[in-house]
Amino acid sequence: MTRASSRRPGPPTRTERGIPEATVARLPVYLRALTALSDSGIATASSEDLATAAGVNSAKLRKDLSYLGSYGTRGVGYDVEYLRYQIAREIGVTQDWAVVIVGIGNLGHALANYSGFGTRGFRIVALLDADPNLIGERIGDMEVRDFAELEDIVKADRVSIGVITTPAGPAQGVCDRLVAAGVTSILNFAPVVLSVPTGVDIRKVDLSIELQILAYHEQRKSGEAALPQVPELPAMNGLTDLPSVGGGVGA
Amino acid sequence: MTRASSRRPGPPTRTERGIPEATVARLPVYLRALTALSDSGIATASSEDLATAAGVNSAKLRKDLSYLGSYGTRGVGYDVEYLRYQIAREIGVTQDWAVVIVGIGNLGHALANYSGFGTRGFRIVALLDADPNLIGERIGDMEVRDFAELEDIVKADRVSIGVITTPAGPAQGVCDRLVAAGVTSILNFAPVVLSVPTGVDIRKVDLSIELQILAYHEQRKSGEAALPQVPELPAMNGLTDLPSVGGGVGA
DNA sequence: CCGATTTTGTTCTCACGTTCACAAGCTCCT
DNA sequence: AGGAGCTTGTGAACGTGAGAACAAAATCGG
Ligand SMILES: NC(=O)c1ccc[n+]([C@@H]2O[C@H](COP(=O)([O-])OP(=O)(O)OC[C@H]3O[C@@H](n4cnc5c(N)ncnc54)[C@H](O)[C@@H]3O)[C@@H](O)[C@H]2O)c1
Ligand SMILES: NC(=O)c1ccc[n+]([C@@H]2O[C@H](COP(=O)([O-])OP(=O)(O)OC[C@H]3O[C@@H](n4cnc5c(N)ncnc54)[C@H](O)[C@@H]3O)[C@@H](O)[C@H]2O)c1
Repeated sequence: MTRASSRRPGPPTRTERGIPEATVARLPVYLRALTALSDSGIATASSEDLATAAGVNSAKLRKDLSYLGSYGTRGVGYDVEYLRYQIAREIGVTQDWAVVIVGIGNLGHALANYSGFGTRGFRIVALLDADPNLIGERIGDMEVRDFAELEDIVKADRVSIGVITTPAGPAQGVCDRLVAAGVTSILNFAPVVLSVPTGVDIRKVDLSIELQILAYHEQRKSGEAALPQVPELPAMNGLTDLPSVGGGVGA
Repeated sequence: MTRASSRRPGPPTRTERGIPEATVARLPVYLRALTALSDSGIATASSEDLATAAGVNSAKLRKDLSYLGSYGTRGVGYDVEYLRYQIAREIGVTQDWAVVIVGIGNLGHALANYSGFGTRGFRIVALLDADPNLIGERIGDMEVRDFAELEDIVKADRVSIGVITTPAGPAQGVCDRLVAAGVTSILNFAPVVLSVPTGVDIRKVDLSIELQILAYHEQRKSGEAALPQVPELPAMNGLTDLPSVGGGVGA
């Protein structure tokens, strides 16, 4: 009743089944926690248990799960297997997605050798490189193939996800080729900003950036403790600011 | 500089020099963009130029930079070299941070071989592993050393950042050892939630999670287009917003 | 020297995300 | 059966972040 009257559906404006991006990013974490619990033979878990296993607080976890539906039982908790399936279904990893990796250097080799993707909803269908010396090399049960075969492979295997592990220079070109071939999701390790048409999703993993973020916080730690600078915290010395004219009401 | 005198009790109540976390995460991106511009011989850049190079919008970029101070010139733009130095200083990468990598398997090898860290403020001082077969192996100009030497190395080289590339099982144990040895920042690649005492920063890189996030959006794309399910998308008839998963900059 | 032009730095507003707090609902015990 | 004890699901308060818009500074042409 009150809803219909107001044209702006005030608070959430949530599209039907539209799950907030922040929640989407945590679902895989919950999925992993549930898998771990399941492997430990635990059949039921409370939001508190799950939250601990996933490293978040329980209110957030419950709210996140509530976007998927009501899969818990009050007074009891969540059935681990059931919830796991529901999350896997929501993410879309109940069946495998075909993935190509482009650029089989240091990082590409590591990814190709990694067994963890297969068990988490992904199937690497091709390792591609432009270097003739690499083509034909065997890695595990796969063989490095020519990047020129990209279009055929994408078409044949219905590949929708591409991983870019080439140097920064060729990355945009590789990206364009991937998109042109029909790939609509890209995971990029090269330290460049890729531009793609709307409708194509990009995620970037950048280790230098991660380290630099750590460095920022690290610097502040040592700065406060070690450097004999100004004590920082200019407060402490009496004035609680909150000043003069009665502006205090603000906000 | 009239800043210091008046505290606006209004909106942000930002601690002196406290930079929002979202901004901190973008500073390295700006730094990289500036380095690229500098390498191209460009001496001055407007916020629009910089924003394009960094893949963000210019208002956000300007606001981010304003937390560091007023380093631009109205009507002109930013001096590339000067701003680059200021950001590097703010992040704390004007001199190198010592880093150890623990677990020299597939991923550890790739990281050890990577030359990009040295130029971005980090110096890898040791490659550590527990496997006797690996110890002594040379990678580039470094040698894999016994994890047991950790404490000595941390002390000798004042290591504050540790990278964990061991399997999930040993990761928490390795983490505890790192923390006990004095490491206060950790970059974790193992698919587990590590727990650390307060004061220690953790960042996690999880490739499976990245792929699963892509899969979620991928599923919705094909779901909307292909699956003859419920019409879905009751919207389209008004709200144009919809965070548009599209061409967005993923991370 | 002044006004037109450019571009920054900042303010304001809205959207998104997090956390609290609690009613609703389930199980189990008496 | 009924109440005690848990735990979920969610409404509401709060905090943070994004983007539009604009006034304040700087340059440049006349
Ligand atoms: N290795 C790491 O630990 C690490 C860390 C952070 C970032 N990165 C980034 O990841 C990317 C890969 O790093 P790497 O160390 O594996 O580099 P690498 O040089 O070892 O491998 C790059 C591979 O890409 C191939 N390649 C080049 N151009 C290509 C093209 N046009 N089409 C197809 N293949 C092409 C090369 O033949 C090579 O095999 C780089 O952008 C690097 O900056 C790597
Ligand atoms: N390789 C990838 O592409 C990839 C992708 C995603 C996630 N990961 C994760 O990254 C981690 C490393 O992956 P990987 O493929 O390099 O594994 P790996 O098995 O090749 O290497 C692990 C290394 O850790 C060492 N190690 C084990 N226990 C140790 C201990 N207690 N102390 C010191 N060293 C120890 C092992 O000797 C081995 O050399 C894993 O947790 C994996 O799940 C890897």
